[in-house]
Amino acid sequence: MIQRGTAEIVPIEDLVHKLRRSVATGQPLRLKLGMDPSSPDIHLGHTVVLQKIRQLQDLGHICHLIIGDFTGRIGDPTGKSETRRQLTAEEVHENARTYVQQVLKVLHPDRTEIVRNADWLAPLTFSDVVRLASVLTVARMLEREDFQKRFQENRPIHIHEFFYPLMQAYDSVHLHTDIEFGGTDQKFNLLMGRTLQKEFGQEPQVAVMMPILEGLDGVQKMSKSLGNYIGIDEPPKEMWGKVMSIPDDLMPKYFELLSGVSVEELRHIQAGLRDGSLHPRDAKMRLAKELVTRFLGAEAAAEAETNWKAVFQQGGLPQDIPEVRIQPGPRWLVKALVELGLATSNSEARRAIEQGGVRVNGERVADVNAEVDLRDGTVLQVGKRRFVRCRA
RNA sequence: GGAGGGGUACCAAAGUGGCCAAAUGGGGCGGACUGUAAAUCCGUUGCGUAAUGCUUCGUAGGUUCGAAUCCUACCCCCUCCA
Repeated sequence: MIQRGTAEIVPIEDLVHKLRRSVATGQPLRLKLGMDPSSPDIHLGHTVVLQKIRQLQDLGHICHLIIGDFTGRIGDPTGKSETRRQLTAEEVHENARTYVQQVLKVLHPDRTEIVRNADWLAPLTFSDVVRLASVLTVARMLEREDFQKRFQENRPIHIHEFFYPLMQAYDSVHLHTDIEFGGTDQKFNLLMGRTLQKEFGQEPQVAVMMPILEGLDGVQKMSKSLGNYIGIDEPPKEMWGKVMSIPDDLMPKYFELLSGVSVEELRHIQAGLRDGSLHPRDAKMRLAKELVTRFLGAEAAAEAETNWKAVFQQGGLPQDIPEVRIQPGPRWLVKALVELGLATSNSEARRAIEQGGVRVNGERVADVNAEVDLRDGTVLQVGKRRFVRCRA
């Protein structure tokens, strides 16, 4: 059960040992998850790890959720986003608040302890840091894939980036962590925790790594900055729609990592997808229903489902179209689109019309010079999914 | 401290006096096909009721009939040597 859906557990024997001992002594294990407070929303990619932790919590173990308010100042080195904006204390605080609220939709509220690593990292003195750093060698640091890559390609690696894994590892020392969770991309950091804990005479933590969930594009990992994510706080219709737009190939993985269905059921679904007896679209609908229900409630799910079917299977209008107040009367269509926020500039509006993407009350209008008489209830549409209803 | 390379549109990357509002690829957007999937194809991607129009190529000046392209100063980034 614990292994289901995981990518790798290092080392598995230690995990077994820790679990056994916990059962014997009644002493819960100390789990740890660090989160980056740079953005306030969590998405399905995060929930993969969170759900795993939840399982352990349901067995009585406790989790420290670390708000990386100190490590966030550096940012986990990815090589990509080299310059990361420094967040102000207020921003971090604000992000953390919504973060926690969302995270607790998945984690067990009573067995989750929220901590901030600035509490123990900020007071460290330079000599403390030097002592920490002396444990490691540059060669060891360069084992890390992205460092190695950048080193070989002669791209810059900043010294302070080396401190990120170190700090994360020190979090484990400070919290006496038994098991740390993360994505497979966290492997180096998680193992660093073991190294440092040993250095401090502690029993090393177990690293549990979960697969990385690809986002809507089906290729890159789900992340806010790539804009390919499904947030757990999104409007039901949004969430439903996004699930439906996931590439088919990802369905087996999505079910495995996100769905709560039983193992037999999971196998059944995956087999169905493979041999074609289960239409990918139906699999997605099922997943969409499960996810929207879990995060937003059954009612929201039902509504989202009805809406989706109406709009996309029957090609109708969504039930609740955004409404915009207008001054009724005729005007140039191009201007109307801009006024209603369906285009950001006249040029863009003009293009949309020329390309046949604009409909007024369901009628396609392809004449750039067209006039529209906006009245209460007039519906304008650009593309397949952007609608606005006028309100006088 | 020394030497060299570079800053171009959302991103990457060409262009090195006029043919440049700026190749090409990615991304985005619109259309076709579909299942709001993928793949594919077509169109489009600064602004502008469009005009031999306006504003864009790190910043500020200058040369020129004319500059992303030449000159000067400044800012920023990277690499190598020490």
